[in-house]
Amino acid sequence: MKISELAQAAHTQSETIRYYEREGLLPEPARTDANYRNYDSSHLERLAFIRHCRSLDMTLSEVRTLLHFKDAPEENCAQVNGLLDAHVGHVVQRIKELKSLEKELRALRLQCANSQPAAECGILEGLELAARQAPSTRRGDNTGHIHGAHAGVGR
Amino acid sequence: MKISELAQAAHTQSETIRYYEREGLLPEPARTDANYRNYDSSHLERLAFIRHCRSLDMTLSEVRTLLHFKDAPEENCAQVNGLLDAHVGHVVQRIKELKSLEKELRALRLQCANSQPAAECGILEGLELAARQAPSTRRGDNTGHIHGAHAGVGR
DNA sequence: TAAAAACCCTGTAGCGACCTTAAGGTCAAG
DNA sequence: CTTGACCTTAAGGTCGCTACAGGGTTTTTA
Repeated sequence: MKISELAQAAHTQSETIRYYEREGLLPEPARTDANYRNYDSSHLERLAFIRHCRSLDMTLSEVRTLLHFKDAPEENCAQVNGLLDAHVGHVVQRIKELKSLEKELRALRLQCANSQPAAECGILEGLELAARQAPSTRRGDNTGHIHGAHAGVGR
Repeated sequence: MKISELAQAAHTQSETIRYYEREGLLPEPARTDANYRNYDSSHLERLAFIRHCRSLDMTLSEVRTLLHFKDAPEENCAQVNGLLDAHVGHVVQRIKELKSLEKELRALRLQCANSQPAAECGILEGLELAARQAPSTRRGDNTGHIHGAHAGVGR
């Protein structure tokens, strides 16, 4: 199958597939006479695996590690266990942060009932006040690799 | 005060301050004879505001909007209310996603007790299986701008 | 007083995971 | 035989910074 067919089957864009190939996550497929990429079911399987891992918010580097063990079934899989444990940790941590965030945002939202001159907007006042007080203690951000609050894996 | 003093006062890096200036979020400060940036307390206030908004996981574009209303106090602030509502929505949505993610990851983790050949690793098996079944339905990702699972604002 | 260390400047490139665009080659249908 | 839908590579853009490189200035120390 050609790239757009694979793309459709895996709910991915063709550009992303080429990107994974460049990154060494997908093996280079055979080519047709016209130099078109020619995929088979093994590519679909591997791509689905990658996309599923990505939907679990793993980084490509984490996915790379998992693929390595798929490619080397005789190796000990302890690292896979560790990777998952760490990843769950990141997710749990991020949930905690977002919950505290939600609380603060909701409190802020209550400070302005409706439309009025910005000078009296309770939200803007509240933000100013909080900025003055808090030394911006949130998100020390060292190892945990779970991103902000904005969407990730795309389409 | 010079840039490193402002940086220290706002728990920000000097490079980030210069970046905000380039982006038009911070006004250009006066310069000394030696062409050093020379800040005053109004810059600190504005920078603290920005950093606080960022710690609430707002994008710079959202912050820009809020700053606009701070600069135009006579305008109606309805858009500020809307922005906050949308942002809370993003955060709530992201928490939901991460919780379902956590559940799936924990279930996956239980499938492999410990170290063994990767060929028999329940985690890798589970991932393959899930990839085969699910059409990767997670994360439709249109407007919601809350990022993956990996850390954000960072210091 | 001079040298060394610590700061400042501008400009550019890099991160991750793609997405978009440009400029061209190939192929099936009308 | 032309149109339009696909394919190719290569380069540049996104976001929010961070990290140089290669210079100038200021402060500290010997």
